[in-house]
Amino acid sequence: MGRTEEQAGAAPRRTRDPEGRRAAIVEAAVSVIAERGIGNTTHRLIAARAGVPLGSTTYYFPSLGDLVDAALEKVADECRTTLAGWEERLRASPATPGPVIADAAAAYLEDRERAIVEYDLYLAAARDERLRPLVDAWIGEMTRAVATVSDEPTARAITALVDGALIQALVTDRPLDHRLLSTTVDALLRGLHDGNDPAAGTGNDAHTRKREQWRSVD
Amino acid sequence: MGRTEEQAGAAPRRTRDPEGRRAAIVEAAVSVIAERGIGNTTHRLIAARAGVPLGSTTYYFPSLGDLVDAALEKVADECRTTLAGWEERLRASPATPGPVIADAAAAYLEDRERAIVEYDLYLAAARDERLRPLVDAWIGEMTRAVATVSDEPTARAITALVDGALIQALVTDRPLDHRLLSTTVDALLRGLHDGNDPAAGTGNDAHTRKREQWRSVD
Amino acid sequence: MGRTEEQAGAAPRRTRDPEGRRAAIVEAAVSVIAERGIGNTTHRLIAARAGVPLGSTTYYFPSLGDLVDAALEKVADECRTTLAGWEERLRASPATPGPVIADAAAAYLEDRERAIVEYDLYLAAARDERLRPLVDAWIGEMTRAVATVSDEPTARAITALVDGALIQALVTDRPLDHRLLSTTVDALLRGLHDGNDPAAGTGNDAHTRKREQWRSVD
Amino acid sequence: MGRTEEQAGAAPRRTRDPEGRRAAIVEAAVSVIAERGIGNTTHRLIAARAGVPLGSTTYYFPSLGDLVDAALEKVADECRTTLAGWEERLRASPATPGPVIADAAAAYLEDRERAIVEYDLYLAAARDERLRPLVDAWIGEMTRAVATVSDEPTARAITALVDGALIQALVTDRPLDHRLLSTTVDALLRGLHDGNDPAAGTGNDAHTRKREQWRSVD
DNA sequence: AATGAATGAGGGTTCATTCAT
DNA sequence: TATGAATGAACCCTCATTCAT
Repeated sequence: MGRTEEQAGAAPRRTRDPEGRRAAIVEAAVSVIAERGIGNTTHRLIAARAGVPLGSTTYYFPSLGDLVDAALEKVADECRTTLAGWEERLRASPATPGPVIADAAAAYLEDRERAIVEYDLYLAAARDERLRPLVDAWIGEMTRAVATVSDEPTARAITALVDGALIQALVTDRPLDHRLLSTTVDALLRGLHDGNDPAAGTGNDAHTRKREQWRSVD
Repeated sequence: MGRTEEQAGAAPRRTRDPEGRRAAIVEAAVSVIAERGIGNTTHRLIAARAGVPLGSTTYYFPSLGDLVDAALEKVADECRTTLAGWEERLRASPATPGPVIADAAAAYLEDRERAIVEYDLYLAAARDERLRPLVDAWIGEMTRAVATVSDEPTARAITALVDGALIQALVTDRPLDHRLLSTTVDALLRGLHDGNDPAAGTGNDAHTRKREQWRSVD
Repeated sequence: MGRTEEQAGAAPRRTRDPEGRRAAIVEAAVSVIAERGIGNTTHRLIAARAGVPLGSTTYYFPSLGDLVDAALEKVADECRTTLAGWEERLRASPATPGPVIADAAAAYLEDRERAIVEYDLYLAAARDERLRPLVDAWIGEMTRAVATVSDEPTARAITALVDGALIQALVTDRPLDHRLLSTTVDALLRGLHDGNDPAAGTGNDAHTRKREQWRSVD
Repeated sequence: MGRTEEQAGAAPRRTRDPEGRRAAIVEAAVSVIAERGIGNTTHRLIAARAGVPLGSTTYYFPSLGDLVDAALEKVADECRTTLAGWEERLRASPATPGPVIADAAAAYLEDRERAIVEYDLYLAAARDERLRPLVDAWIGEMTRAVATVSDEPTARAITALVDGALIQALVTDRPLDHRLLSTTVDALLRGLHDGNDPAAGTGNDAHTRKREQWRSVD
């Protein structure tokens, strides 16, 4: 059993494990994208990082584009999971939304690598409209999560605020100002809440429905 | 200052205007970067767009990196100018900061192309610390502008809010929700004003779903 | 003899019919070669067309070259069969060689795909002398068939004529001019027949020397 | 003047001569195609044979297909020239068409390499209809040349005969039977001449020109 | 006996960069 | 000063072939 394994010569021919191989390649792709950006990601770089031969990358993915897609998809999935967690935590602690959101944001930044890839994907949507639905979903989901503790316009405002806070923390490579974010969120929940034309006219006025945030309705 | 284009009496052929040529190349570079992203920007693409021979690009810039740097520098300059305008307008109309800022943000998005390059540059800083000073300057400058009508923590919060609103408008390619931004800014100026502690910070986030292939295909 | 396809009661899955599998692969190879040319024929293409797993192609044939060889051999076999038919028909209707040959030529072109592969093989012999014997056999066989109704030089002339007519019909993808071919063949049978230096020197015959007829008959 | 030339290191950077370079590359391409066939022709092979760096081949020709096109076009041009010569010689010696044609055929075969490429191109037309016009032109031109000494149907018959004789000489790599061809041509000129009806459609003819790219595209 | 996983050589093509002119 | 020719390095991808299962 298991004779020729790690024997002499070169290339022992890695163990049979398609699933693992595939996952390792995608993982490496995410890592490379995070480090060099989508535009500088190559088969060779990915293969090297994954510790697999070059041919493996094209064996599992017809084209580099497909591989990058898989990597971004993975990141997007994780993102969805993250947001689901946010919503859950907001539901669990409805009394302290500020800290909960700030905590979540800080936790999000802990995996800086993934966050960078995510923002790459985010920005890529500005050029490639095929990515729009993805981005809309993200923004919408986050808004929905926040909306569990506020009205819809406020949720959109908070979503933007958090988005801005996150990207600034990323590009400056400095820790998130947890306190400020927490405080600001709470202020918005309070502020926009009481005494205000609740963003009435906005996009479409009162609340609208279907997606929201800042741009809405063209 | 002073465009020199088609001047010089009746030049035998080539425009004979080093400064103009150089500027045209940088201009083209910005445009190409906006359209394809830094990673997909090439000498040939830039030369073609600028309408100059391939050799010109390397004649005026030692390497592609230098050219891209020049393009980003130009964008950064424009950005600084923009922010200076914000500050000025805030000083001129201190009574209505919300609308002023929302107007400025909307105006900023009018040149979508430039805005995309700017955010490219922004995000690039997450990977390349040589870009940090640039990014810090931007955030700092904006904060300073806003600080003319608020305390510093509030200014930082508003800066993050605006940043988030801008990037969301960009990636979704939908108009900014002017009303909501305006209202939110005012709420923050009021809200955080009475009774809050400072802190530091920055940030961002994200989410997802399906899409296809986001590699530019050439 | 005897196609075994889908037999064997109800095989668990795979057809379990080595001979049939092998034949199917060769068949597919012929088809692929016809469509793309020998140079563009690949294992994958063949496997896909035959509806067998990739591994089968290398399992049944040590190398792609062997597979292609098998395909060409098959074609050559069919060709031999075809020519045997010609001879038989000429023997059966010795009075009307022109129509018989023209009919045979027209019939040959009916399977355009196979004919193309055959001419591929034919032309390949110009570069690869290992194919010469095959080609010689074809030309020789056809000449022998025609020679049942004429002298040898005339048979060679007719063989060339038919060859030319066939290739021209193939490359132009237009139907053979049956009438013209028939008439011409008969004219040659008549013409070279009577009053002529019957291609004396030609072949090897009289004197000759270096070089010889069209292909000589080794 | 001319300092750094043939100096130390490697790659002295060949002399400036675009026309020559281009021609050399096409020449090499023809040679490679002749030796390996269109399907086995590669940039690297061509570059090596032309004695130019790999990059040169793609510098002068956007794609391999374009290069192959250029090579085949060159061959086609030469072919047209050849056929023009045939016609001229037939006009010059209308009394002895048989020997004239046989001589021309023999002369044609003297450049075996070119002839092989030509027949490659010929056969390629069976698969790629974009090549049809070219092939029609060849056949048509040859028929027209022969038609200067005969009626049209006879010319077509002779064209097919010559075609067959040529390809057989090529694939068997044995000299053309000059005497037999000469005699047969004369017999046809006599034979079909008196008492025969033309016919229709057969082979073909036509003329035409231009085409695009004959590489199978995958 | 049969097959999908795996690999590396090589092919087409792009492109930053160099340099003669 | 300016530019098109020229050159490899590197990239993406295909594929024959090998091999564990």
